[in-house]
Amino acid sequence: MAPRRQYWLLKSEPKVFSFADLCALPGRTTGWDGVRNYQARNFLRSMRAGDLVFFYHSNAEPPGIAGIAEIVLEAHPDPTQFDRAHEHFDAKSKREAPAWLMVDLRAVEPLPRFVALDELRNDPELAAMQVCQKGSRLSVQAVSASEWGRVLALAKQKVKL
DNA sequence: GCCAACGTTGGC
DNA sequence: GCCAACGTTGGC
Repeated sequence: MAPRRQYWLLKSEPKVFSFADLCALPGRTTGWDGVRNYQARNFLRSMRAGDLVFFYHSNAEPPGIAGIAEIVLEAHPDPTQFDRAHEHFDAKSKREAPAWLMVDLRAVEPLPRFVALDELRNDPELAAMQVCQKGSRLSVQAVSASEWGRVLALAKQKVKL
């Protein structure tokens, strides 16, 4: 039996790399390198091809979910950890036991409309969603199937006035 | 730009 | 193994 599709949330600062930037790349695909947090790394390791991802804009005005992407290549070593000249170089990581992983992901489509963090937080059904919690800094988060569906439902609604 | 939250580092 | 100091994230 095929494993159930999983859902995730990835953060990116749109001034650095936005969902539109991903859509503009050849193949709408990029390698998600630079993750240097163990909990986030473990989530990357759990990702499977075909899993879907909310592309979240952090450090933005407003912060929120911009689009949907799909995992196209499962976890593999992040080459930037071995690149002495790279800002994410990690002298402690060994080639025979890479500490850091990356996945490749492809843009699927933007949400019908941007859903701001403020709106996520105001929705009682999303009270437990990790990104809604105060001080939620993790850049790779798991999203439940019900949270996924609820965010999509919000994105299909008009903004409440 | 401020600062709360929280992960990491390192002295002991 | 504790925990203070420090660095980073990210909302505001």
